[in-house]
Amino acid sequence: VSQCQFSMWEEEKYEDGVKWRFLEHKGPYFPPEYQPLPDNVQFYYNGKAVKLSLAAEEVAVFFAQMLDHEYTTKKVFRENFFKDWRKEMTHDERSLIKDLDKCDFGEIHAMHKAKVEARKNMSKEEKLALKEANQKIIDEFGYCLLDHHKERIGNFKIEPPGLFRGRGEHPKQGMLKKRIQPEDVIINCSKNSCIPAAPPGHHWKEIRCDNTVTWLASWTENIQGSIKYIMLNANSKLKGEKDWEKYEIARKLKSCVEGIRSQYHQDLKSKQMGTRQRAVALYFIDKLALRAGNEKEEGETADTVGCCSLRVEHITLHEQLDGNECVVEFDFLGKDSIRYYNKVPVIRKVFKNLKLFMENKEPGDDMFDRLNTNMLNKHLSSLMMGLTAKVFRTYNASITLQQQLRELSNKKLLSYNRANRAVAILCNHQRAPPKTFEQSMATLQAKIDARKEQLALAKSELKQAKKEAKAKGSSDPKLQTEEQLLKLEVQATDREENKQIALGTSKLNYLDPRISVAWCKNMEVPLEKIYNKSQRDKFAWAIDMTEADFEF
DNA sequence: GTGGTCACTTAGTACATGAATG
DNA sequence: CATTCATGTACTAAGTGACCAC
Repeated sequence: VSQCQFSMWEEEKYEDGVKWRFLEHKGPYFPPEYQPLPDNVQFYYNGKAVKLSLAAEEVAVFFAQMLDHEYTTKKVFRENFFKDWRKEMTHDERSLIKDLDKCDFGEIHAMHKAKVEARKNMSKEEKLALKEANQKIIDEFGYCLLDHHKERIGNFKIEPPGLFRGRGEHPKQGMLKKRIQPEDVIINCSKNSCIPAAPPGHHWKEIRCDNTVTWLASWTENIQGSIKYIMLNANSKLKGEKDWEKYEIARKLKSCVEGIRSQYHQDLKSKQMGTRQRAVALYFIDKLALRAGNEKEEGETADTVGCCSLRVEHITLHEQLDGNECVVEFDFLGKDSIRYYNKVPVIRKVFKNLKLFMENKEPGDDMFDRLNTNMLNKHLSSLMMGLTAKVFRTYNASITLQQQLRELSNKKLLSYNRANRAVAILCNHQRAPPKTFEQSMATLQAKIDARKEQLALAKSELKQAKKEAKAKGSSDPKLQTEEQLLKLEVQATDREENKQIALGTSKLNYLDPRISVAWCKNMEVPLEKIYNKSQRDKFAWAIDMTEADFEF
């Protein structure tokens, strides 16, 4: 390891579990108080103007602001919203307002749209003033002091109140996400630091000094009852160190993955049903980069699954399909309700086991009824220190990138994107096609057509020129046009292939940055082509330590 | 084992920003 | 210089997995 300006290597390690020695910060930043509606903007019930109480009005505004969005038409959303809204109403309001369909939020909605429009049309000076005001908030609340370092905080703002928007068919969509008060917030910092002051007239729920955790503040959110944290930015020393550790564990897996694979191939024949199920699950996790699949509380979240929580209904077995034998067809909703659809040929032992697991089961039954993530991870950690199901995702993503870059090493940047895309496909990282996709594809195509025409013209001119005088014969402009055309066509392919694929997630979370840094050095591609500023900050540790000969 | 709590990573999307273009 | 479009950032939901009490 060379001398690193990134000082994590130089500092002594703390004893087990201790994350810092000194932590000081200004506490979280709270969203502005609710501003009541002006008198000329009214809410109507059953055609009659009704002046709502402040609390009920605030919630009505949340709904009115979302009116253009599809989910305000969904039954579950509307019912949850209405139920929670009524809780905020006064007794009188509650006895009047009994039917959401009789509510008219039109004026509030129009006011909101006008506000958005006005913001867009602000003058340069106004925009600048706003920017400066924001910067002031970042300067005051956006940083903390952790040991010797001034560090950027990732999310120093308390989440504002609003209507909960879950992903997919979330049973709690539309519920009121309540305003967080200082009295709900726990502050974590050093005893001997300058303890942040609660906003005037308020106090914190608790001041804690726990240096075995990395969060600066926390509160409990009212929809799921889960804890929300304020934590450091990804470019902090603490996060960087953790990231480096993650990739080191994945590299350790590389050195023993063959042994683990032959082990679970053996286990496919085990007499213990639990062991067989574990082996098949591991086969999927390794081969297909499926997530572990923890159990979830029914009715609390959208119905999504991972490997261990797969149900019979998510898998179809085909003895023969498209010329392959033993094909498993997966169709389920994974994290964020993103669909996973894949037809995979598997080895016969796996196929036979799956058939066995599905015998005498209903579609809604668990595929792996003798297995859960806890057991799986216990087993994995006995095979290798620090090994869990998600390490396979990291390992397979990173090793795939490295292999792909080796195979495709001819065309530089395009091949990097290709390799990145191979990983994103493996990990099923999808996105909604951009709203302007068709449009932007069409403009690009128009450009390509224009170039083609230009090229055709250049060609005929060239012929002409050759006829007239063989001597001068420089085909430079034609070559240039050809090059530009090629570039455009590459761009078009790249964009088309990326339509529904999100590259960012794998780049940020799964691909060992040292692979990319080394590749850039070898290919003489500037790092800026691969990583933008914040990505370079996040991966500072890797940029600092990686030589061209790095191997994952 | 089970169930609950907690801390932390991973994830897609909405919105802001800034570069390219006319 | 204004508009358009691609890229970057903020936001916060939704996972993973450790640990603890019973």
